Amino acid sequence: MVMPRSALRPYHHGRLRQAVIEAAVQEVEAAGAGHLSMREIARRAGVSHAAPAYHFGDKAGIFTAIATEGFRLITERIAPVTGGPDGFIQGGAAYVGFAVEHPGHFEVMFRPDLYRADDLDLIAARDAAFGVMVDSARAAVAAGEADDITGLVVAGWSAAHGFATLWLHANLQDKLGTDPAAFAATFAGGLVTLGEIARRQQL
Amino acid sequence: MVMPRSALRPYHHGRLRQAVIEAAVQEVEAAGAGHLSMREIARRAGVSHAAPAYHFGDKAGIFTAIATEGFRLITERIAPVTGGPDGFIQGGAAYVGFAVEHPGHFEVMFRPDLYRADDLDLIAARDAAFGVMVDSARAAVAAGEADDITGLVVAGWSAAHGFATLWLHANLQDKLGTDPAAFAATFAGGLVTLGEIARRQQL
DNA sequence: TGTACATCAGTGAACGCGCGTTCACTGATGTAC
DNA sequence: TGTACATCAGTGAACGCGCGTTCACTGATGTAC
Repeated sequence: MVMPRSALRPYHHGRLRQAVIEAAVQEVEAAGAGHLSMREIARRAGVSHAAPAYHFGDKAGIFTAIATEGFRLITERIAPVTGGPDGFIQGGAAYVGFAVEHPGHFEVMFRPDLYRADDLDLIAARDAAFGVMVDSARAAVAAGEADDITGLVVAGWSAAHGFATLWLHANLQDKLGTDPAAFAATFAGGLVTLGEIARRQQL
Repeated sequence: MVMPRSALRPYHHGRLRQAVIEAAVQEVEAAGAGHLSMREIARRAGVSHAAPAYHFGDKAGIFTAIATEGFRLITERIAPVTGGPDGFIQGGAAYVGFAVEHPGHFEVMFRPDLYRADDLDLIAARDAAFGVMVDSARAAVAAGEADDITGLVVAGWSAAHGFATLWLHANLQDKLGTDPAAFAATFAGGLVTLGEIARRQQL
């Protein structure tokens, strides 16, 4: 597996597959998933326009690879912080952090119309990520019932996912400050208030 | 403003502008915002392919019209239910209801890269919708401080927006039941638990 | 170690297609007198 | 009420372009003997 470093581009790229994925992610971040074209990806990756098709078949193949990589990355990001007693909250913060730092992956992951949702690797990666969330919620409610766990997973996931997408798409940056710590406190306070309102409502 | 009802299509459509918007929304719901083409919209609307360009200039013009209409519709939907003491929760439910019933509008509204974000009508419609949310949050916290209101708006908006997008894009239907009332209770319980966890965290 | 051959990775020219845009035109409506 | 003309709403043919796909090919690597 020698990697030639000559001035001339070697005929065999060596890691073309990964280069295509990276170029596609950059392209999604720059122009959105809708404007993605195989030729533009190839141009950005510096390879012939037929190369992406050789490795991935078509656009859905590239999106499938991006989504799979995204679910693996978010699992790696979240799993380590869900250990402690405040693991569920930390996991939510890590979820948002991933979305902000990998907006291209994040956008593709939640647009299943773009990729092959029946791909086995993709399903395994997605289920693993989901499993981390459920385990963390289970630890947080401890002696709770199954219904509580489902509710907490969906509520927590919704809050984290909603904040991430609003931050990325709704110009939330203009309305909120740029200090993450200060904002996290405000957001946590809002969750407390929201919980109180929901409990009042339930009675 | 007579509307001719002859068997032959009249040369003047009469409401072509609205027909184009409706066709575009249907197309977004069927194929996603990324695959939208002016010719396909025209085909679906049953008009010549040059007609949409005549009224809207380009694709961004159509998306701008859809987003503006969407912000007006969601305001009409939410405003009436935010009056009572449980107005903020009802508003959130209405928000989700709008997203599920108008997925095409909803998708476009939160993809500002697709439309002209500096359009005056659009900004007015968006700000009006945002104003309803803020007023509702202010009423919910009653004697609270400005910081509380911001936190509650962002937390509540995130929860509603996140759930709506996950429902539309993450195959949440498979994991949760189809009974809205039963699920609303589970979700509300999750919000209560999440609030308790967040408060514990804050101490 | 050398040689022959199969396989793999990537190229680049060629194709047909749907797209957005332009433009001269047509059919209908509104308005001035 | 009638007529002439301007304006508006919408058409359809034509254009050039970038796209995805195909395919014969090339350069490099791996393997059998």
